[in-house]
Amino acid sequence: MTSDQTPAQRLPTLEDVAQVAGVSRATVSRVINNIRNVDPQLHKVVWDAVSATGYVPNRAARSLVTGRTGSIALVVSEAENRAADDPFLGRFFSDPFFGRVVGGVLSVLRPSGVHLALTLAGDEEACVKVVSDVRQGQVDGVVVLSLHPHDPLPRMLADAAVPAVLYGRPAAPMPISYVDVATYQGAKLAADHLAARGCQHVATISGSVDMPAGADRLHGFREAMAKQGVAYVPSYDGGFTHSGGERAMERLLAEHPETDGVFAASDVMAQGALAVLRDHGKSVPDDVAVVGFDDSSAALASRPQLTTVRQPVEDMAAEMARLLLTRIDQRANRTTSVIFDPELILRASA
Amino acid sequence: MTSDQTPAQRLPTLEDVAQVAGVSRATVSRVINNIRNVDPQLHKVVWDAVSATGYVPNRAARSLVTGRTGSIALVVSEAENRAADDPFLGRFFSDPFFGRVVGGVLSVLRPSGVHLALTLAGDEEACVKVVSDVRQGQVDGVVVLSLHPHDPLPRMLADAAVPAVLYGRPAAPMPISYVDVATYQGAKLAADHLAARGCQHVATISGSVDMPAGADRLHGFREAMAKQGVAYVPSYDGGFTHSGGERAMERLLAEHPETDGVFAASDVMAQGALAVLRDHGKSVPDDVAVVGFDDSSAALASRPQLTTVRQPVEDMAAEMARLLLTRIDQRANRTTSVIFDPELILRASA
DNA sequence: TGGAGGGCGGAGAGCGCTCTCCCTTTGTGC
DNA sequence: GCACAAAGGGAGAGCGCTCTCCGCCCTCCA
Repeated sequence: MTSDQTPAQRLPTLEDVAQVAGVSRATVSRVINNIRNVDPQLHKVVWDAVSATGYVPNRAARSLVTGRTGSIALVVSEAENRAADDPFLGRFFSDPFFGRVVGGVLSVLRPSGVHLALTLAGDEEACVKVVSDVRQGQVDGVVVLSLHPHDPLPRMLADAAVPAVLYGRPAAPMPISYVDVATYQGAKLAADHLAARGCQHVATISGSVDMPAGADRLHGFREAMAKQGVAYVPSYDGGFTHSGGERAMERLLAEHPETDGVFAASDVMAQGALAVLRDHGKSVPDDVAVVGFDDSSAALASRPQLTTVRQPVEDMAAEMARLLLTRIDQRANRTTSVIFDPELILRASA
Repeated sequence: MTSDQTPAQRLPTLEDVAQVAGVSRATVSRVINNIRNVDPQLHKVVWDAVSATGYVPNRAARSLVTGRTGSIALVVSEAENRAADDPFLGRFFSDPFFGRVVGGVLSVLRPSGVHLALTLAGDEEACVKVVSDVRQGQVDGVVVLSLHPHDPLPRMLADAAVPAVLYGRPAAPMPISYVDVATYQGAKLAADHLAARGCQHVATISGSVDMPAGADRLHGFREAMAKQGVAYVPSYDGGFTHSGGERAMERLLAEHPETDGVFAASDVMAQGALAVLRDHGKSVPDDVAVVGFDDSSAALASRPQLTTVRQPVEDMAAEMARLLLTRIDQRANRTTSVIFDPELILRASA
């Protein structure tokens, strides 16, 4: 059986296209990669040959010579040695957030034909693996969703000076690119809205303050309330969990029963707060107005639905991908950060 | 500048290892790939050389000659032209489910060094792309999470006779591999549990009956109740949504106020039912016992927490990966299905 | 009209690996 | 001691692509 007997099996190569177009392999390559000046007429001839043959470049061959794989990794890093069905990781995936990130990243990657390899980095060993993967050219770079303030991965990536972009500012300052939302501005949106509603006694349920998001949302909110002339804002730590939000709300009601406006640093905590308010016979938003943060699925699942501060997740994710591709392309290791504006989504709770 | 001046940049190749080990490239390759009989002594020498040089095989080069990419795609197929933040896709990611699937798949893929490329197939065009991607050797095969009963992707994959494994039986019979849970058995677990609790008036809130999961859970439940001597089980369609569950429960209470046991075909619907029961002053599980299905995050978020039927998602996902790898390895296109046993998770609601 | 220069296309050398072929060595039976 | 077999290891041909040279030809100017 000669190779010609199974033409359906063999995929067309550059050579085939070249033959059809009546030019050399090199020329076809130039056209495909849009390199140098190729006669526009030939250009068309070549593209016609490409579609006639149904040619698609072979990634492996291209990779071999360019030294790029044409794929980047999306690393979900928790570095806490958790099982896949652990509540924490569960909670992470428990949100349109992940899907929105993926959608945003892919929207940029798809047109350039770059693959997105999904990786879970559950412990330090896995983090080491991630770094060596990119050093060894298994992937060209990584976008990182780091879920934990003490996650060692960002530092390792920064030290290795490897193409990487984080979602969210790293917990400690380090030379690494990231995208983030203007948290202070988001907190201000919430503060101004509560003030505009006429809330006189505003409090906040904060997230873990060892996480940048937790600290910034708290400080930003306080600062904005201060600008509104409110010097003191009671705050209770809800640790970014549903039950933490419940507990914080309980304490808040006990110690500040006059409260008529609450800013929760995450929707999940806001949802917990809502449940407690309901148990206490408080009506939302009439007795107490509640504003969340994130615009997660919890915001829609809550009754009443949550007024909340939304991050432009898709845009941010897309920008991550763009930053990473640029970084890989230029082979320079400048770090960049891009900050996005949040948006107040008005629903029933405030 | 000669190439030797930047040794840190150049990654070690087979040739380097061969030189260190004092053998030929071919022998190193044989050892690495565990092929044919190589002298055990040489075996060790080679492996030592590998770790001495820090050699890692170049995927691209290997790919080029083997014709395999060493990566498979995880396709999240909805084929309904939805935006990334669409409630439906949101709902899909709104669950530990996705994370559990990824974890299960990766647990099998990681040891074999196979990459998992994430792909969203949002419309028919994207489905075509998926099929051609695997035909053109962009990926070796696909595991598919198909979210919609009218999704064209499974059919396209079956027709193309491409290595693919579905999560869940396809809506229409077709020659394609899949893993699934024994739905009838799961429904039976729920039925038997409600019966054992002493429920006298059992009803069910079904999912969309055009989906296999919806139809099977309903029929399985009815069948099991019939075996318990209950000839008639009222059923209301909740369409697998929270609000659908609410509406179904409302109707159920109106038309069958004597109901003291409910099997909801998904946790989300059960959660909706719980809210309605609460509004009607019914206590769960004392007045009405509720059993869900899936063991999703909703089961834990509900008050009371849901007794529910759990699928061994990680195991099923791992099996998907295993089936796919086998299929790719053997280049034969036999289709297989593997069915897993569900488990009743006892919590507070029943 | 001759020479220089620039644009355009071809030839061919690899990228790092696998795998087929073939040679060498060692073992075995008569 | 010889023929043969079997097994281990080496040589080398590509896999399909990019990219560096290099040469052709066409244009432009003197």
